Amino acid sequence: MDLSLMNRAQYEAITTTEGPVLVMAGAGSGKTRVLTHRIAYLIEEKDVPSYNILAITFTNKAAKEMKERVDKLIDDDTSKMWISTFHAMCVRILRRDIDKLGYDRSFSILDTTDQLNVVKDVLKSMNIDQKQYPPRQFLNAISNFKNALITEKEAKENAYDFREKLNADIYTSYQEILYRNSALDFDDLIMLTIQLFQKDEAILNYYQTKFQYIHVDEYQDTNHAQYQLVYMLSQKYENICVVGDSDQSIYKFRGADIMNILNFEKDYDNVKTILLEENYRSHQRILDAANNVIENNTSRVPKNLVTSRGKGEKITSIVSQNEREEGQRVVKQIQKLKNEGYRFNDMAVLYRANSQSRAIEDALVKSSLPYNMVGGMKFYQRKEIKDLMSYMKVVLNIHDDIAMERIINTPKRGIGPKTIDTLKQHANALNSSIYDAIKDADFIGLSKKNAENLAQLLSVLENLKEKSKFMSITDLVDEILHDTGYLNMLIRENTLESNSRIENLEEFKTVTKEFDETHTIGDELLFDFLSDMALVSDQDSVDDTDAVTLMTIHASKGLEFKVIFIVGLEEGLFPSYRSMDTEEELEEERRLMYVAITRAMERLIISRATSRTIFGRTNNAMESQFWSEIPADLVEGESLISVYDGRSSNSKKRPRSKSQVFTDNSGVTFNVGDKVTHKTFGDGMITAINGSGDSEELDIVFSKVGPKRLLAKFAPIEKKG
DNA sequence: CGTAGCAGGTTTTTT
DNA sequence: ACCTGCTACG
Repeated sequence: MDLSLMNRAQYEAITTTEGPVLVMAGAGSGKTRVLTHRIAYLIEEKDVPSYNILAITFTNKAAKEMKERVDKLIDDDTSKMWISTFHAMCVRILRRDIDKLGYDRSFSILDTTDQLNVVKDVLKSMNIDQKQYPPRQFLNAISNFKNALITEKEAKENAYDFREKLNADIYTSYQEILYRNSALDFDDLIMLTIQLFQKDEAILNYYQTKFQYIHVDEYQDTNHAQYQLVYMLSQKYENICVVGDSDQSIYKFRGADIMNILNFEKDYDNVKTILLEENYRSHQRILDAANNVIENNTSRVPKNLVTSRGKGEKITSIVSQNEREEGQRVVKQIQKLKNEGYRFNDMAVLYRANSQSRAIEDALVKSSLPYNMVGGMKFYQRKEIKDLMSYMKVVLNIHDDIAMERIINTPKRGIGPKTIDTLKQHANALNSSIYDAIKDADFIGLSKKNAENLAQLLSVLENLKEKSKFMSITDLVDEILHDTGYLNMLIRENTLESNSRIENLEEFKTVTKEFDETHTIGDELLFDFLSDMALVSDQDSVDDTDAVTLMTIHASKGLEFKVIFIVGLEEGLFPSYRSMDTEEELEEERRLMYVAITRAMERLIISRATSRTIFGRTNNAMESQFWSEIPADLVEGESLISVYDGRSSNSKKRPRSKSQVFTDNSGVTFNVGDKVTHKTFGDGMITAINGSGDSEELDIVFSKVGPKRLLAKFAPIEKKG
């Protein structure tokens, strides 16, 4: 195995295979390369069976990539090696033994929407006003409990005030419902695995013995439960290698504990710590920007990235009047870079919140540029996909009431809320499921018509269950859509919307086909498919068409692009106003900025608008503090060619008024004393305001040309800082 | 029971 | 501006 191209630190990290190793890997320092070579080194040079190796990543995408890269490095069979996400690993462990905790081995996995519905049900049964107590908050509380490995009982014991008691009560009821349905949420996957290990030492011992060499990627993003899980697994051999970068910790909001990486040296004995500081990704100017920004964080271990790649181009800055113009100017810049020889594939537009994507998308569509959006309105969250998957869930586990409730009246079977309520109450009383309640239909006073409809549904479902054992997922999808009348419902509707739903269901079959190609028909098939689906995110869908990538900064972690656009660099948006209360939260935002900058290899474009519409309200937007943390001598402002040059293909559709050709300040509030910049007059200050609305006039004294009176709405001026 | 039309909240990030 | 959930009517 050839390690001659590694630097000294990388070589150390790869060959120090015994004992705990902490690799502090700066952005772009080749950490994936180190991990893959280390695994290959274990197998090829140390003759470790691949069966004894575990590598945990944070996303499916990272797991897949790691698997592929290891496969390329060695000839051995790697199929026995576990390279997976925390959640996928836990599903695999629980699938074997979760019955020891009283759950069905065909458990289902809830997504956030399902979870929210359960909480809402609980609130309803407790007569709690959902306006006063938003269900989301309870969901967060439950997630926090689970991430901290606090059981319902412990939560109750430690509840002192009313709210804590309420949280604990709702947690308890929520967990009862999940248990009864053999349903697990994401956090349960981790917590129950730990409970399983605690309950049954033989099982823990089995995995401790199996996983002699453990690797954890992105260790700075682990929460307490994940930390505990890794700790338990590593106790027998203590060959554990964690890789991470505390400067890239951006998941505190969902329980990630940066102390896990900072305390690693205390938590394990004889830790060998290796620092990877040489950056192989970015040009020096980009790194300078990143270093200067992150230096403003006080609670961090000082670290400076250096690169041997060239100085590179200056960072380009774009300042626009509003988000629409921002979109157009980003597109202009994309076209320019395309002409310079970059491919669309080389470029990504990053933003803080998904809602920002729309303006960028609009501009891309208008210019007919190809783009790929990750996240946002997710494919798997679309109604028709969720309905279909709910049918599949019920076929797998007929007692899954959460899925059952979703499909019991879709397509319409005349089963309204009242009937469902009756069924649920009956199920509750008997501590059983809706399915069992339907079987008792004659007892519980359902109308004859209802009972008939329900019996009909059950026979369809039971029939599908039998069929499911002998067919591929794709065939099962066809059967479900046909037998349940779902497809017919959409065909009969025959609206634009229903047709697009049919298309989406067709699209879904490309996913099932891909799955079918790699799996054999049998009892496990449906379970495997559904748990796969629950754990994949849309980011995992790889698209190799040449297109610009649009995504949130969070989604971009671990990726790199030659050209990176960071848009919406405005105070309140990025950093988010919700994160500006405490220094701690602000520092996490700054790490997010650091992650964004360090995705760029060659070119970085930063962009902001001076006014932005959120919730249909237009507000002034000040320059982000992160923008000003980038040294000015690294930055070059884009030359201000008007982008409203009328050549845009859609301009016919809605002829622009004069105000839009130049400037539209409507929505911007000016005050006496505001400092402004005029396109031609330069800097000045507002000394008086006359009139209001569209006829509002501003008296401005310019330092170069003296006093002027301008119409507020159309004046090409911008407020400063 | 089903639907249309309105009111109110919503936007941080995700396995 | 958009989505969800509620209400009033058919």
